[in-house]
Amino acid sequence: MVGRVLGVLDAFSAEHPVLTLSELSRRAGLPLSTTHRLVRELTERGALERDADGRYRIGLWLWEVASLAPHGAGLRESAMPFLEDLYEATHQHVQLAVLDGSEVVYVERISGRNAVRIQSRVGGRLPVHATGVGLVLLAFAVPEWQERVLASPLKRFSPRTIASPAELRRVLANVRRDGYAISDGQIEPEVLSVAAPVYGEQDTVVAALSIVVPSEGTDPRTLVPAVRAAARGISRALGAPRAVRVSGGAHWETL
Amino acid sequence: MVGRVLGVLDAFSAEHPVLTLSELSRRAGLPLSTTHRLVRELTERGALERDADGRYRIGLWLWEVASLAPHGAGLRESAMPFLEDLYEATHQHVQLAVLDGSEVVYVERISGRNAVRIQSRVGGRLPVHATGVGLVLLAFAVPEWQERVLASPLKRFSPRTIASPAELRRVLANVRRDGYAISDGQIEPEVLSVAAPVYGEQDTVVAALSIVVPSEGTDPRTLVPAVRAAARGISRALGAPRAVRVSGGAHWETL
DNA sequence: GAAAGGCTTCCGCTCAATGGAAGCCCTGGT
DNA sequence: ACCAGGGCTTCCATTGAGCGGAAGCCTTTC
Repeated sequence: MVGRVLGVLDAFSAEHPVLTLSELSRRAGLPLSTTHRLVRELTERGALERDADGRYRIGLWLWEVASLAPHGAGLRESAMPFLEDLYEATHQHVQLAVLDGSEVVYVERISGRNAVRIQSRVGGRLPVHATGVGLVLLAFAVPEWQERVLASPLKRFSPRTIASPAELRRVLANVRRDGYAISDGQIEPEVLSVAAPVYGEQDTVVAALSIVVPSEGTDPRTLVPAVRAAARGISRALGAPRAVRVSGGAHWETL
Repeated sequence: MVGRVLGVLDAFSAEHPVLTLSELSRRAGLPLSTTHRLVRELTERGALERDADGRYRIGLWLWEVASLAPHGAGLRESAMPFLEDLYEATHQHVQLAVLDGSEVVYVERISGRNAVRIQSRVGGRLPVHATGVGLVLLAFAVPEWQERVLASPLKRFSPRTIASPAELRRVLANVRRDGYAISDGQIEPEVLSVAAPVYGEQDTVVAALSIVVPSEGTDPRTLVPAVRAAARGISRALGAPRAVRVSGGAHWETL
């Protein structure tokens, strides 16, 4: 029964954010009358809303509840000022993502009007191996998880996508060594991102911060200090011991 | 049954974003074993997550689904660049809110590190009569709804809260005449906000944009043009005819 | 007008949800 | 060490709430 309720919610997607009752029934694989009953209750409660054409969409109440997710208010609230700083310095896409399975989920993004077009969407997912934030999150994930991803097929999006386990393994080692990742043309040929890890209270990597710019005419290394500084700032705001320690001055972190 | 699932979700709040099973059971008013069963299914699906201490919180999957709400991705995506502009100009709180019942719901906010402390929270609510965005949203709501709010008790938060229907009625008329609202010290004595309406495709007010600053040393009227311009920009991005029409030059809107 | 598709409502049936109870574990107090 | 209280986890007999086929209405298209 819970599964059916959640199945109805799962019928919505970025491609289909608004659906008729029949579409919901088909996408959720439920009989029409069952769907109707569920949808009516969900709508009465505000989890779904119905527009003037009788179509359904996700409702405000559900969004309010979901805003309580740790990846919502907590992380976002702490990160926002630093995302701002980074955005002001560059006026390019600045985004924050977390790891879920073998994908990253974008939890915040600041984009300028004239920034390069990118594939990510707040609330959306992309594979971990093909994105800057993904490389960072994977590099600092538990080794078992890294091996799991390395043992899975790596989907190719462009000629420059990291598609072999050996190459990915090498890149991950570089990320750990350097403390940042550069992803160039892995999905969109003209798009490059520089990403750095965000640490939480337990000094584990809980998110990744990246900036996304046009590949053309950009030396990614000029962006690294700013991205890392902003990521450090967020880590400190999240209470990460390693990020606080640096201000002591004597003990520089060894990577 | 749907009610029970949603009741569990509704047990979470900004004050209690993380709950034990027993707390959930109590807050949702359900027997422990029922709660346990529901919570387990919700957790398996990712709607809830369980931390290392065995406590539950809202999960990433639910947040992803909820990001599809029109108040999430759609409005936010269009509004973000304009919120950015306004933030860059002022480095004070910039926020976007929508109307729900007699309350506003904050759907986006950009805050600086040194900005004045405010009561609102993304995903949170405040009464419509005591906030700048609320005054705007109410002033342009359907008259029936305005009357409904005017006929309800107006809670007082500070000596300057609008607490009489006559005063609120006058303020709303001023908002409609001027095209913006100023709310000064209605909740927090030292906090002032300037808000302007955001129009959607049907040329109805679908959201309100505001900037929140310290009352001290601020002439709110100096902020009005910037707030209104940003709100106009968002309206245009949302496809509001009236916001596009202005660029024709000949037909200035009459308020 | 006919057909197709999209809803809305009804109702007999049944099985999955229910919740009390038992049991285990942990913590704090004496 | 023992006890009490609280927090979970699991079990299972019961039953009523959920189920879904069917009927009917409405809208659109040909």
